[in-house]
Amino acid sequence: MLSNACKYAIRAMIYLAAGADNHLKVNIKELAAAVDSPLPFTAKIMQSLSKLGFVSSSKGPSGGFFLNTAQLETKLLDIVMAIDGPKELNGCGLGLANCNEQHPCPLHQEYKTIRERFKILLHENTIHSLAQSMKQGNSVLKNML
Amino acid sequence: MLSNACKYAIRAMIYLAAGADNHLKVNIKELAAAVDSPLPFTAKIMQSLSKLGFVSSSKGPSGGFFLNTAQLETKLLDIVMAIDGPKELNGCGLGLANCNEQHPCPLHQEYKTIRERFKILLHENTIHSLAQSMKQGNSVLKNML
DNA sequence: CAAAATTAAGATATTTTTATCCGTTATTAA
DNA sequence: TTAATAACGGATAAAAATATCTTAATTTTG
Repeated sequence: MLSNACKYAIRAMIYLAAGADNHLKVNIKELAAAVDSPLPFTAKIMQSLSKLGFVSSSKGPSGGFFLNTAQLETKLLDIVMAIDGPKELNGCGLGLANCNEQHPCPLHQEYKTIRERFKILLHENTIHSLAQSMKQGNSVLKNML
Repeated sequence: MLSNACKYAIRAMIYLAAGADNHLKVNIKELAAAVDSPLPFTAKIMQSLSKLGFVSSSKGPSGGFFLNTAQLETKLLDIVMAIDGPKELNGCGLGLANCNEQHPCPLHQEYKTIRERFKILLHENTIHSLAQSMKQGNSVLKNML
């Protein structure tokens, strides 16, 4: 559904959000460990997120990544659009470049319904709201034994 | 959602199904053109489908690919499972290897609902049923201008 | 001010997916 | 029986995604 890059990005941002109340900065080593993602790849992704304005960062000792108040309210949809692009969320289920109401593929209507539900899910869930669920111990961001 | 290989496979099989009443054999050139897919890659995919028993084939002049009665009733789910594997359909929305009810990711419940709907769609639609929709002129398998 | 810590940037490597090419084998039909 | 046709099989290539490495730039702190 989503690319690895996108999944790592979302997991990382949720982790940052969980510490955001206390203005905690998290360095890349801790971050990658906390969400079970490959460190160097995650570092690259965090760089992108930083450039895109989805996360904040500061260099030097006691530096790291963090989220400001506005960034906390980022919707999953924004992240997915930025990393995986609109094709993933708007594309035809059978891969036709110009599948539409006029010329639908055989799966068009049914697939569209599901795709739209997924988009709603991504639109309604923010990094902040998901971090709440995690902080309350209702969910996790890394693999448990 | 699905790989290109899987999308091409489904489009090709629906096209074959549309001619199956008349026991038409379709050669790879016509097939690739009919569903707007790259010929050599599609040829490879048809080879796989043939090995897997999803399509029939015969060599030589007037040979080609075709579907027998049983193959007409192939569910999309079977094709997706064979080509993309179960991970695509059962995996965690945020990529956790062992996300489950005991240790759910923050998206688990909502994502699962959508994933299950998609699986139902793939389970309920057969190559045959989709070919009907196409033969009745209600849908298409290639890009229209 | 110097050393250490940490992100940023750019280059490189690996893997997977997608795609192509070529020679072989089987089958048909003239 | 031979020439043409078409799938089959294996090797190769190109592109994209994933992942790593190395060096630079910045900031903090002793």
